[in-house]
Amino acid sequence: MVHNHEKLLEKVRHDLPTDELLSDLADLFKLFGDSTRVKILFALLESEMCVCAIAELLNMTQSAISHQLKTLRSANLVGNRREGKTVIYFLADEHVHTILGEGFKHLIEERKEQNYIEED
Amino acid sequence: MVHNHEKLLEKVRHDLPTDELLSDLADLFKLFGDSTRVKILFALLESEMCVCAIAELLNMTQSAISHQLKTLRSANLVGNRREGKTVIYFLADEHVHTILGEGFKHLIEERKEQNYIEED
DNA sequence: CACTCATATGAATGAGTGTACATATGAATG
DNA sequence: CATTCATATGTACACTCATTCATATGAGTG
Repeated sequence: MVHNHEKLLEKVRHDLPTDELLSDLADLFKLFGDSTRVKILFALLESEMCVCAIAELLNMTQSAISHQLKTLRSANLVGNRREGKTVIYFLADEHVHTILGEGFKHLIEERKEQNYIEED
Repeated sequence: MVHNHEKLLEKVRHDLPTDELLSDLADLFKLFGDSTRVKILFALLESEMCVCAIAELLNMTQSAISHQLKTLRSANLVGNRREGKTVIYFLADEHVHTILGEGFKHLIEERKEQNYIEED
């Protein structure tokens, strides 16, 4: 169909990671694509915390937080340990910090640029 | 409710970015949380391309690609220019490269660790 | 200016998912 | 061992969103 891009596509196809890897990458970013989960991760960046502390911090149901922690845990982004009746959650991966940081930097710098435009 | 974390929460609340910023951050990552969009971005990382080339590369409808490009464009992650009848899309932001790269690194290193575990 | 090619867009559909509610598990306490 | 506190989990519902289909726009071409 359409016009010819075989030469270009051949090259790009060659250098492109597999579909499976790219899908897994999307699934990874999907974890960061929810405001509740991002807030949880940022909170844990400051300090490890028990479930009810996170719930109180975010002003959300314990159930909602617990479900999200389960999601984050099955992706190995957070870990937990029991201490008596409470369960303490913490960041399990130093990459979380880097990934969040890069996204954050992007946002900040984008806003700077927008301000420059507005000021012109 | 529950047990007391006021001292901890006070500290964490103080250092935490605003809800608005964290929500925007989640929205940013949401863009990377779809395999079609990730594939498009990776493709554009290799070379700028017209819409139908991307569609052919991903073996998807032109319409689907066009819709996703619109999404990426309104987030300023890609830009485009007309050349006659075709429209060429390209990455508009160097951060895209970094963010994708960090996610990629995480995946790769996670797989290395899993292999070590399996080999033990 | 009819026709074709490349892209964009609007509406509809279907799949995925975040949250609330109810309830279960599990640990301490007396 | 009954009770309470902290957390986990199953289900249902509402909502978001990616894709498809049909159609519109827009640029070349003869």
